[in-house]
Amino acid sequence: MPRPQKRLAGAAGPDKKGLSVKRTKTKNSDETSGHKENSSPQVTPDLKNCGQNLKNYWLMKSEPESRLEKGVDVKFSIEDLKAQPEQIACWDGVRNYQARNFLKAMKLDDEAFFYHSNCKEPGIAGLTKIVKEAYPDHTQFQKNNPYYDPSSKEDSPKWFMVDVQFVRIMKRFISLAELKTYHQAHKASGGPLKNMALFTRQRLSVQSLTQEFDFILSLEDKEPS
DNA sequence: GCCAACGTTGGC
DNA sequence: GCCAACGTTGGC
Repeated sequence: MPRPQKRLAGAAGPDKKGLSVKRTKTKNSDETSGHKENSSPQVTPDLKNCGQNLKNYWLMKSEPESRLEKGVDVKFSIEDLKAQPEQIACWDGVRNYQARNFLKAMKLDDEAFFYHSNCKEPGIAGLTKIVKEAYPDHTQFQKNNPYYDPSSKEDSPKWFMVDVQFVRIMKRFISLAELKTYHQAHKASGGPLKNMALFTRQRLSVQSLTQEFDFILSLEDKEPS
């Protein structure tokens, strides 16, 4: 029943309405409202978020090349996100329980890599942030939507989505091949990518990152390996 | 387009 | 609750 009617690859389509824009009136360019605390992952022990909020980091897959699913093009690249109104889109179509649980765990301002999958050059293309926490994915109730799930009831939705906002394109594209090279090396050395879900849970379309995140950001300033 | 990996279904 | 059949993901 919850057969993955679509690719788990999030593919947040420019789905007609839907797209709640709301909050974050601040449009594009991250001026993330003047006060954001830790702009660097590093959080100096000085004030600010003394409380609750430590950011979480994620990786979300989407297909940047056209492909029809039940007659609907599921293409959704980082450029497509950037072109959305307010540069925000809802991440619909996730039909895998583990991925859904990660969506539900996402908090406002968490950051996520935008990963291009099922394409000529797979890899990390950009950075996004969560601007709306999990709410029911309306496409599960729409009969002719590729992600329709007849087993889900409106009064107890099975599938959820978040809204993500474009933050930036990566300074350079971080290819799957490069990440894999590090993953292999780190398995031996104990480095940060040794358990990266991209390789250990290869089909999971929404993944949680920890030490991988900063390491991958640091690759932007290095030569491609 | 092939096919390995792997999640889901459904008979028993 | 096991597990073979099946279907999808997604790299290559």
